[in-house]
Amino acid sequence: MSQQMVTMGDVARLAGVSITTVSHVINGTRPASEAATRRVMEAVERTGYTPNTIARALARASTQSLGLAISGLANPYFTDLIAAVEREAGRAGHTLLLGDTREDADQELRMVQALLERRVDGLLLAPSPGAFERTLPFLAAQDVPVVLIDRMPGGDFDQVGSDNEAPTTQLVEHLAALGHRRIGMVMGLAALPTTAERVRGYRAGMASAGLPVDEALIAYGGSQRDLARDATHALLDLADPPTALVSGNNFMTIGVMRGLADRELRVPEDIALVTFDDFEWADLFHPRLTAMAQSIGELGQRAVELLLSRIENPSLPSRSVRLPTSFVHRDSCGCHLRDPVGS
Amino acid sequence: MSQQMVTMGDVARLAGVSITTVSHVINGTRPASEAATRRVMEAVERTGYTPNTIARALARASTQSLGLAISGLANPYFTDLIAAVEREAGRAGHTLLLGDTREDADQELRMVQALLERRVDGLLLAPSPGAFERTLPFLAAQDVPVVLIDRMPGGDFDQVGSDNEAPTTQLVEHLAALGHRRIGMVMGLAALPTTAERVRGYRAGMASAGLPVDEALIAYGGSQRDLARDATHALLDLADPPTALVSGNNFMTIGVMRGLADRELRVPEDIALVTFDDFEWADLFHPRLTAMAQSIGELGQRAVELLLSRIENPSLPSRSVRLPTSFVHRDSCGCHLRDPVGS
DNA sequence: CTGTTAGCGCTTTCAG
DNA sequence: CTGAAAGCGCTAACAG
Repeated sequence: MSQQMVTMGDVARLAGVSITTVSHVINGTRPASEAATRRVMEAVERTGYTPNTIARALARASTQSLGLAISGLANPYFTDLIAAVEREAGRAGHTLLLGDTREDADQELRMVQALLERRVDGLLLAPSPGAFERTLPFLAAQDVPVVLIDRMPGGDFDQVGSDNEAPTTQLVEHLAALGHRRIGMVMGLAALPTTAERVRGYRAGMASAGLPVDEALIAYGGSQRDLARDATHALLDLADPPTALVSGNNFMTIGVMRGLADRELRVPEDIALVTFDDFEWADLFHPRLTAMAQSIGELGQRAVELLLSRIENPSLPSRSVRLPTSFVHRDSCGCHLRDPVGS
Repeated sequence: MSQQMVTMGDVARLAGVSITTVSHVINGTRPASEAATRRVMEAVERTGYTPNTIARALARASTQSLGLAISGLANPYFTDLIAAVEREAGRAGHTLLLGDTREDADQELRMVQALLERRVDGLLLAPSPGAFERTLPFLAAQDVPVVLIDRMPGGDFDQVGSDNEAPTTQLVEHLAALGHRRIGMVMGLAALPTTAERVRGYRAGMASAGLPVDEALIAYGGSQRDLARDATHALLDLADPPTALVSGNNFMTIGVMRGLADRELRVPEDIALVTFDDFEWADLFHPRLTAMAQSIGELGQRAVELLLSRIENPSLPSRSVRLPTSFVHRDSCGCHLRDPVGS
């Protein structure tokens, strides 16, 4: 029952050395005599001493902790990201402070401030749509080590994300190659650079397939799930509805699939579907999704690497990393059907 | 570019008051003259001062942070839990430190120690199977505020989890009512109290349905996904194989579904399935799962409540909270089929 | 209503 | 090889 936590002073007294010596043998920060070392070790053992990281942080001006601020901790997309970040941070002896930005500019700023008050050594941030006006300038002014994840707004920040444009183009071309001409897209939060890039990829794909872009086929799903569902309904209600859909991200996919189920459309028999973002258990979904998968684990890993190097050397020029995606071919595109488009 | 962080001293100087006064107006911890208050506020504004939580923590011996140590951050079961805990902690002005125990006794102990070194005010822990011998005694000795989540080993700790036994019984009875007599179970990590309770529930269900318990029908899935898959295969290879399966948790369910798919069995036509734990998107799975859902968000919320009250009053007697589950009726049980058991 | 002062537990010069 | 002492930035008696 260590009522009062035991301090270095206690250890020093018990070992019969100065508190300085205790500090040094514990941190291995300067040589000490064999005898002193041994006695300190014993005292530590006997007392069950645990260094007080708080005091250490105050003295060293480094907390050995990293902050991660993302929107929607419950978004399974971020689940692997959190795990990867936690793993990498731990490997480097850092702990992770976690904050949910709720995809809201105010909350994001509050969260970032809370993390900075905790004096994290660096910050990982998946910027919300409003970050550009509020959080990012604030961060720039504080000049704290930061790396932006997933959403890449450009600017003078380290950032890591996936390729968005070319992979989306590839998705569209895949559908076009199957004979689809009316290809709809349900995109994510319009204000996100990520979304813009994927929409650009969609347009490029249509163009390269020699297909006209009908603006009515681009639906705005927003970040709420039901919006994607509604958007899907709207697409289906068009006079000349799409025969294939590409979904802009994980969240959209859920809405799209529900929207399709509402109309009792079979995928891919009645309508084809390809998605940006894979699900860990996509093979258990019905239909099994053909998807463009991001390497989320690697994303987290690279982000931590960047951050640690930035902390070490704040004057580095800012770096931007794009990770390749991988095409996972399953059933929802309808490749295995004789006559993909019907009629 | 606030190169050096601005401190209270800076604010005090600029406001022309003592550092004490600054501290008090910032914390609202003692009245100050209108004038002083105003000038401090202005100085804070002008300098962009941010309190140093580290220094505050050292002086106050409280970090306003909570530690959450769970196994498998990537386990979607815990995703909602993390979100709920983060939300509740934030509401109370605490931040969350996160650690992954990797379902391993050593790593768990290391993680818990790391969290304690960070001087978290309290600890939320989903104990691993080995926790009983190592982590829990350690924690008891340190007498740190702790609440155990999800897995309830008993003992002198606050803990919160779901009902396990009765709900599992209900699941079994549901299958039995459909005429199944050979009902198999794929259970989770054998060493977990949670698992033991669910198995007990299974036995009770069989008994109440007047069915004999064939030990061969209880398969050990372990915590790895492929084990559940293998276990499922083994069950199917029995001379007299089960016509229905109950899966012990989320992870097992994935393995079971894959195992069933491997043998090209249709659910529920060829074999019925009910599961402990629901998935957020279970309606998109094929088949749509009939599941016993836990209120994971509430679990997290109650856990934080317990922890905060324990921090406030360490001498409280230890409390144990069981949350009810809810039965989500979908397709995989085969209720909608004419002749559920076949033949 | 306000300021002085003594820590919180640890790191780190600077002298031995 | 070792120790004394001065902080890190903030809080909280204790005196005015």
